[in-house]
Amino acid sequence: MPHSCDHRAPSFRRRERRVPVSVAMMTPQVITPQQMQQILQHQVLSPQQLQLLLQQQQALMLQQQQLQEFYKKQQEQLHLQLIQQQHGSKQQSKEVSVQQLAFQQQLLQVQQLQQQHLLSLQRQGLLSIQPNQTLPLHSLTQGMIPAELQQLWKEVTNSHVKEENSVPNNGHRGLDLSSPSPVPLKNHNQHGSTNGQYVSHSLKREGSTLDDHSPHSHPLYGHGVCKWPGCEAVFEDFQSFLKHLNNEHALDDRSTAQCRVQMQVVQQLELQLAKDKERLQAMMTHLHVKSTEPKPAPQPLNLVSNITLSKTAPEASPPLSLPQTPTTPTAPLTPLSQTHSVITPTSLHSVGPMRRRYSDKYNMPISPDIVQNKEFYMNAEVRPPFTYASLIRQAILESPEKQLTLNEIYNWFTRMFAYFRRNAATWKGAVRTNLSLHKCFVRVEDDFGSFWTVDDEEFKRGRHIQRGRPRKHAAGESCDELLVQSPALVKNIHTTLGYGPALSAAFQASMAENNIPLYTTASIGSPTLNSLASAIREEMNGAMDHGNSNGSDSSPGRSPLPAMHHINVKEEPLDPEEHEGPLSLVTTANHSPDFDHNRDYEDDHVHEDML
DNA sequence: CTAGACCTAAACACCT
DNA sequence: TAGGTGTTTAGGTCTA
Repeated sequence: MPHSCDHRAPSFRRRERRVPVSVAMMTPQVITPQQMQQILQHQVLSPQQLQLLLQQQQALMLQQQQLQEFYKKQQEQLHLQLIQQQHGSKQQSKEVSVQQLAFQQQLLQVQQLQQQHLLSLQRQGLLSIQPNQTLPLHSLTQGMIPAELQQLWKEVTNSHVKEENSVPNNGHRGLDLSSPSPVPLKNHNQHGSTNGQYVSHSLKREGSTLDDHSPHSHPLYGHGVCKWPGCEAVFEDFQSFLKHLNNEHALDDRSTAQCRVQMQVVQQLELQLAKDKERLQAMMTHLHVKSTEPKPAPQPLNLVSNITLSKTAPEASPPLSLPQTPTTPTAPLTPLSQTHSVITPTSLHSVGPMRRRYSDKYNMPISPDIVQNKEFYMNAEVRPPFTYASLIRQAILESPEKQLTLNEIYNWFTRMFAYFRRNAATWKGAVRTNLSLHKCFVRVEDDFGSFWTVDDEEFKRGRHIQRGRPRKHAAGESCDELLVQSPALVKNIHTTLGYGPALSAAFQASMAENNIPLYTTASIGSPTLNSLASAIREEMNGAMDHGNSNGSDSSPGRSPLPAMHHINVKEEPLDPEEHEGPLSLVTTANHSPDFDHNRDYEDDHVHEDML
């Protein structure tokens, strides 16, 4: 199948290659220090560029550390504030929760950018780390850094080690890092490169051992594959790899060009990171100001017992405590698996199938999560951990009239999830398949086209259209024959039913979901969390959905008034079971003629934002 | 190990 | 005719 996307190998993705956090050791290097000097002098790779690269790497790490530090503090402050405000102003508390969420998202976004950066470096073989690892600073120095680069690095990071600056630096100074390196670096530069070899672990953190070095590890070698950009040659043993490295990736125009390309990649990432960093800074500043405002006297509160109490009385008004434990200060507000609820760089299932989705087996509402992480999903190409069915349902329920055309559903996907701005053919096909396959999606057809609604009761039942029945239109068979075989597949119902009495169970269920969304049978486990999520969702809907309130995928001009149209609904197969549930025929056809497919401008807008 | 849920691809029909 | 929409099936992965 000529399908180039990465959807085909989920297991492979999940079993992500684990590159050991080892460093390259004693790798024969074709570039001698003299050659390196030459390179620098001839500006093949200008020292400024290399320096910049190093600078960027270090800045990233510093930034991450600072962020984490600050985030920790901020969390504590916010947590305290929440507790204090809990018995004071509900509204305020919710507000803080929302701010906290937004802040979390921003932080996570920055972290993701950092991860991208590092992943990119790793992909290019310039870095040998686990992509989802919290990086110690010294791991950034594990790449192939010849002596000259090490010197530059030293200048950047080790300003306090003055006595070691004996190697000429070619005048490439002028680094202006606001923060000194938090990690003292052991300097091994003097013998870092001998006989065309180098010791890439020379900048390891002081006190670290060599235990994490495996004798045959190399940042450009992993799992028997050369990781030089665009190479991927396979080698059975390390020695042949080294040979290959020296022969194929020696210092030449191509290698330097590839290096330059990588630098550009890094710079682009840096630019993006800078933007988000700015936003984050503004948010942090804002929150910090708030946190210093006078607040009511602290009111110690046992959150755990609060949650426990709430569990016994789920119907009680939702307490606004954050269901956080000291060990998980960033615990998500979603009631589901803690490992997935908060998006962290380590929990990013950035690509892959929607396995372990929310809201499928237990029919959990996914709206809180979507809302919480809206910004994130909109900007990060991360596959949302929801099934297509859940997403489609969400799209439909978000629309004012709880109905969307297929194209509007598409648009919702692309607008809400950066992930769905790629591989359109794949996921659109999946959307159509799901619409057809799930009983909960009801197609309604009027004179002006068709649109989809959702029968929430059916959604909670989670049933699919029965499989294995004869195909509606098998090749070589006439439609008439097939209709005889499967008479209940599609049936046109021409009706002129009125508006009020025909309000379907599907719509009612949909509306009910909006009002009492979180106390479904599925929320038995943590009603408090659900309550909180509900509150958060309310808040977030108000605070963040402005841009989307009129951006619903339903047609702007669609009339809410009833219409007398021909209705064409998907009818359930003849199944005794079917009659136990609410009627799932949707007969309201309040679908105005001017629905259009002109909402793509929104997608374009999003695309601009993405870049 | 198995059943079921889910995802992806593809074939096909119908419609505009 | 091409493209969009809708239906159905096959086969794969993954989890309970």
